[in-house]
Amino acid sequence: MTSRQLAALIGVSQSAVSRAFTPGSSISPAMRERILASARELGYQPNAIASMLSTNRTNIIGIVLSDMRNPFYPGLIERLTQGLQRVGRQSLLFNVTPGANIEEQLQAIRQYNVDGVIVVAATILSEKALSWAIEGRRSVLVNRLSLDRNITTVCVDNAAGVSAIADHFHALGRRKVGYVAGMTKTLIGRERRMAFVTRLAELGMTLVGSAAAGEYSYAGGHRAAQELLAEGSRPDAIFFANDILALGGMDALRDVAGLCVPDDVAIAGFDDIAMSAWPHYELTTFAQPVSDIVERSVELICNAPLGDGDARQEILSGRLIVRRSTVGAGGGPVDGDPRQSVKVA
Amino acid sequence: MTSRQLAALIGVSQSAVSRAFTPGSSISPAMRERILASARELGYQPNAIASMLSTNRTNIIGIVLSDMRNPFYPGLIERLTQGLQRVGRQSLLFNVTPGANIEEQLQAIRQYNVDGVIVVAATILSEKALSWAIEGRRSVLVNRLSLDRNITTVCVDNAAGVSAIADHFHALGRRKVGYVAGMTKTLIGRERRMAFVTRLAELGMTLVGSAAAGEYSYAGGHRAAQELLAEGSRPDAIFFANDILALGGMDALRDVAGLCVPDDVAIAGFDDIAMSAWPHYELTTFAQPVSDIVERSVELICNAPLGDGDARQEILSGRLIVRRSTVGAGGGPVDGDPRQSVKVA
DNA sequence: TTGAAAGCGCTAACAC
DNA sequence: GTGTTAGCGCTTTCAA
Repeated sequence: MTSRQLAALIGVSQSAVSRAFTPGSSISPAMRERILASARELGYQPNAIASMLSTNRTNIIGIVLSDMRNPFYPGLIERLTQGLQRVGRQSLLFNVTPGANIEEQLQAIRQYNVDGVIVVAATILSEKALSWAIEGRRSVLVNRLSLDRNITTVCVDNAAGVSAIADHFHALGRRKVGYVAGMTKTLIGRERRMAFVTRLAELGMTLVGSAAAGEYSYAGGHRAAQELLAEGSRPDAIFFANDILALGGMDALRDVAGLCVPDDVAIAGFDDIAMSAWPHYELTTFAQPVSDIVERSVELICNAPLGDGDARQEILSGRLIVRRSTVGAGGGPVDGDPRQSVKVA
Repeated sequence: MTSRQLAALIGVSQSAVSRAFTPGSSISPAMRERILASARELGYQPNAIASMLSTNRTNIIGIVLSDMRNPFYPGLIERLTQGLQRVGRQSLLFNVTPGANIEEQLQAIRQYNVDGVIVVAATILSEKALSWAIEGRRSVLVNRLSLDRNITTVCVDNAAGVSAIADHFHALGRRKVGYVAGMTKTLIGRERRMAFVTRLAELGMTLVGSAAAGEYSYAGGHRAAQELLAEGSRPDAIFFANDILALGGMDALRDVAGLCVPDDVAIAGFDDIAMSAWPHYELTTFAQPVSDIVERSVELICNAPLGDGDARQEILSGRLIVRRSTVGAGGGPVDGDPRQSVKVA
């Protein structure tokens, strides 16, 4: 049923029907109520496609993502789409895969004329492909940085996070520290490493070894942890660039190297994914402020000014979650409750 | 830039431009090439919205899902959207949450006039809300059954899967079996339980205890496993309705009950999520044929006939993956390789 | 406040 | 094979 048909049935003009469904339009309450009532009764709903064509707005936000296998992302995506739904937006999903032609995959962003693009693809996507895809529309990079200050980003405070981990290692008396990176070429990868190393130096601790997994995966962490030990270094604490790496690494250190966590080596990660709280791991980690990330991203993608030079780089506070992978059972700063949480600005 | 503008620039009619972008349309190769070349040069791309309005086709598939937290789903969703992208379709995501008004959330399916709906929401969504949302368009339920034979479903062979688990337990000499259900009210939940119990009976094994987690989660499995033991039953094998339950259950059996897996109790799950292969778990499970599920779903959502009575219920074969949670290290039917895989029709 | 009318950018039926 | 024309179902002027 179209607005014209409904209008004919109840004897008003087609534009009256349109107005009834347009908040703030110039229509009398009585007219609106009458139209909405008949619409409900007859099952009329405005056709969003036609409305898009007229208004040049789609209420659709494109979500570009690359690695659903990192367990941190599904939860984020879920809450992001729910957040968008709450403000009347729909989510069009773009999974960019390494193999295929990425520009081709992103064509649809332009053809479908999405109102905005939220990019959660930490990896893969080049700045060039990205800026082509989002040209002329609102965009927010989540957990990804850009050298282009005209691009809006929403990101946890990486520097504060890794510093909190370094401080925590220090407070535990650990001095010989290892670092396992994920992807070393991304800006975030570099930022985390840089800030961590800097803080270690400030604290007078030594970086005795490091390795790069090349990808954020359990298998990558498993591999990299062994590489780190194979170098001959014997760290008493290892920081992994994210949780899924840390879980793989922890298993390798225990099962392959026969080390005891945290007695021989303390382990920490970054993100706070669900599995990090599982009893076999009890991973100390720096939790991403997912709610804040979602809230800010939704706000910015809907309301940010479109002009150049108005981009913002938002840095959100995370939280250190201390668990047994660094403090063990009963000992250290934690006793009754194995968990402790410290907000980091 | 619009097709009319492009047409004016190169001195052809607007419909020629449209034809150039329409495969199989009646246009000379020369004309098409000329138009496509100028389009490329001038950066013209057809406006998908306008095309939707004319053709009444959107090339958008709605994906309805509810529990992204079960690690089985992110991977499925990822491959599903990629499969759809490959055939030129886009994925509009609908996250249905327990709290909110579901019909309201699904309105957009109708307003945006999606070509089809793939429902991966094992839970929550009532048959009524569902049939309202998908009324008049193609739909495929993935891993969800329906009593309505007019609805197309794509599902792993649950009966064969749980039977394979029962057979496996039997072959290992286990006779006192426990069962942990997820949601007991869903059709799949019932089917798995029913088929499992039936097969146990055929094999002369006893169901010594069962429990229901109420949700498919690690915490649910952890809780339910303890409930099962609290009943006083002492099973020598437990089948969990899916992997994430099994992982939680396994940790509870080891850490809380102090049992040894698989010596005291063998554990099996269903799905084969990534974590089931992790060394701490090495969970025996029945693997879902994700590639087949994706392939069939994409095919059906694009090409299935629309008429009533043409719905199909496709049952796909899974595969039993035997790991140490049932056969232990070195012993049993598996020695060198801790894995063994058996295709089940 | 309401109705009439002109598009939004495309597709498709129709004439040539 | 190509151009002309009439919509697709809305939104948004413009008059009344």
